[in-house]
Amino acid sequence: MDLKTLDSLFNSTQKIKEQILLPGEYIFYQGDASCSIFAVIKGQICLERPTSEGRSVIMHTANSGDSFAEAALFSETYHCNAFATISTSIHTYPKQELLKILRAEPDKAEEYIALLSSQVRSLRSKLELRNILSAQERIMQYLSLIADPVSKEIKLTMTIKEYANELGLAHETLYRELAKLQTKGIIERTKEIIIIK
Amino acid sequence: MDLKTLDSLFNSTQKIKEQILLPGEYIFYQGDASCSIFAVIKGQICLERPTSEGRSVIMHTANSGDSFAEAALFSETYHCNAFATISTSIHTYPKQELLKILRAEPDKAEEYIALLSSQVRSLRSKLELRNILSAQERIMQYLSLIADPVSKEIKLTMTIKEYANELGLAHETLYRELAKLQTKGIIERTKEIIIIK
DNA sequence: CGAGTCGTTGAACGGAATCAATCGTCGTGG
DNA sequence: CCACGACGATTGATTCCGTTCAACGACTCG
Repeated sequence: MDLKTLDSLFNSTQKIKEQILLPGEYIFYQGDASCSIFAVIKGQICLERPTSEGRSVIMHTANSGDSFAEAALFSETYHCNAFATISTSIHTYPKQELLKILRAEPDKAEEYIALLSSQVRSLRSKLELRNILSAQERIMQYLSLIADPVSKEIKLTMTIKEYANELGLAHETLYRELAKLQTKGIIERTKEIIIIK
Repeated sequence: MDLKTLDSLFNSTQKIKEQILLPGEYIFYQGDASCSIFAVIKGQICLERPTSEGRSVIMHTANSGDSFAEAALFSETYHCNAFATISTSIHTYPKQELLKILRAEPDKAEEYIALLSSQVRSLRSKLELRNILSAQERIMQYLSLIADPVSKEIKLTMTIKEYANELGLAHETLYRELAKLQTKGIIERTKEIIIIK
């Protein structure tokens, strides 16, 4: 969704470039002139900020569908390093081009604002989820959140490990708690679907 | 910073209204026609989404300086309930007015995009912090992040309890770990400042 | 002066991470 | 076509550390 919308801001796909990255390969470093913003097609990109003490802080881990380095739009340089953790393909959106579009076409700007707003909302709710200590509670809240309001069904679009990562839990914990919820009769599971009862 | 920037989108402060809320008082309910977006001046607003099973999921807790319900700009109705947890004052920005401004003035739209981008980045890094299990590691990363790059100083602008909340730790844990870091000689503390050595 | 809250430390408990092992599946290459 | 390796899914046992409960001094505000 992210992706589609960033793409859709460009009237021609000419300006969007695709790039393949090997594991460990860097896209840019802190201080480099910022010329593009990006989105992950497939794979994983890690953004790290080197600190003055020599360590580095992970700022963001972008997976398939996520955009990253949007802040580059309003900065002359990148503020962190970006590298692929695994074999990864990304889309590259030229910053100047995007700025031009946003300035010239109010409806595109509005579209982008809508995209960013929805990202903000989604991030806030993910953060709020993390405030729930109990694994079982957190999982239930998450399921309630993503379930279809009517059918109360959840299509498992990711692997359980990926869900565990999103929830901030060890995947073993997620397996266990799902099993518990199941025996309690609170949820039903098949390979592809969870239903909240 | 949030606040200032949302305010600054309006050419006249005429359209911005201030509102005082008592603890437990609701601002809007899910399904209400959305006519405004908001920011907290002082106090705390809680956004909850009622789920079909009757429980409710906290979507966001907005504290002083935070804006909320921005997604209302692009929706006819609110998607959650909002209420004050404590005595709270908020700013109210009329949605139609804001949309008009964003459409008519590209530089205002750009300003808003910049604001949202920085929120996205900040939220992502907060989320990433929560992936660090060890309290001490998480605290150090956080300190490195907000420290002045040159002086390595951190001015304590919030109470320790508020920092603990931001970090997703019990405040007792934060006290303890700060004490440990101090005896280890990794940080220095006074009442108002922490220095990373 | 008393209520409330922050800052701080102690002790104990509980639950999630971690390590480990097994099984099934999928893709790959010989 | 099968053997092999990689990885996801799953369950068991153990450890550890952050939460929780508790108590106390200091400070502020009404």
